Amino acid sequence: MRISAKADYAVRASAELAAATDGRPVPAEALARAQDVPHRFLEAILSDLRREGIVASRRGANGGYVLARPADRVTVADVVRAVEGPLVFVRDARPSDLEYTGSAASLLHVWVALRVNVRAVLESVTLADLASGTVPDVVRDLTADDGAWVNP
Amino acid sequence: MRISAKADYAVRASAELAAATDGRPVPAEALARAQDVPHRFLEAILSDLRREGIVASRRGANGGYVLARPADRVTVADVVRAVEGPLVFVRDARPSDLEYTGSAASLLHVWVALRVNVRAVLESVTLADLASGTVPDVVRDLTADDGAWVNP
DNA sequence: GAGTTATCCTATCGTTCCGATCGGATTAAA
DNA sequence: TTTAATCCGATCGGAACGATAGGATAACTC
Repeated sequence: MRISAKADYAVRASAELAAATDGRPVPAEALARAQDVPHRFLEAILSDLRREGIVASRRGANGGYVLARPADRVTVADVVRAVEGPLVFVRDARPSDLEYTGSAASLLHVWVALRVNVRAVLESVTLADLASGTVPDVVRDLTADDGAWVNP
Repeated sequence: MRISAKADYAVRASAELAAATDGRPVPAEALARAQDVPHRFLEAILSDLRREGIVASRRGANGGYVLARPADRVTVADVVRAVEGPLVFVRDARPSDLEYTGSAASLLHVWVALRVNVRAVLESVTLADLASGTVPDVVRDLTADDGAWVNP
């Protein structure tokens, strides 16, 4: 269950955009420097985000990127989906499309529950949250316990 | 966030093993047929599971595989970790090892919360649960809502 | 219009992972 | 000795991943 570099970069760049208060477009290179991401690579990612309606772009001098929607209306899940596709999938199929037999029958419930819990986190956090440096209560509560920060 | 075929197969084969009540080892081929998985591929997977201490094996006639621990002491998370590594990782690093700056600072909390929620599901389900066709309350509750079963 | 600043598009590249298969060595029971 | 299994290492085609490059296009400034 990995979050790709692409998704990570995409969220970070979007957060940076959300933090740019004045309405002026931010060039890809400025975002790349702010988040220390290869700027050619980031450009490709921003292209995806534009195609998916997360950001809007303006070309030429004084050009760059802007969020296509208000920052509090774009969730981390939106951004991840834009570059990675469905949040959770098993063997390239969505959980709901799987069929299990025999002793694995209830495994389907497990994957569906997993997706619910993933959504609960990623859909609760907006780019406005990230830009303001705060996190919603759900996230705060989940990370409150020390065990949350410990590796396996 | 994908669950690989390998992990899916691994969990299904383990569940099948948990369902084999008599203590006799089950040959890889029987597991493969029961769960409709390429049996040469499954053999490689079972090899991983053995190295990770999830299953034990016996060679020769009447050989096959057995769970190394009681079925109610092996979780789905254990099996997934055995074949895929850490449950959640971002850009090949564990969340706790990441560093974020600027507007992405609180993104770390998001990934950690994500991992907590993933663990909450996968560590709650044991192979005994799967074998008996039941799911723990956590999973039942999460999948109770209709929205859980709907795609994006 | 010339120069400059950007996005945009397409192509490529090397590496790794993924899903899967094969041949043969080894072990154990009948 | 035969038969039934695991075990080990190699290989394979294809896809994905992370990243880079060249040039076309657009828009603003002077």
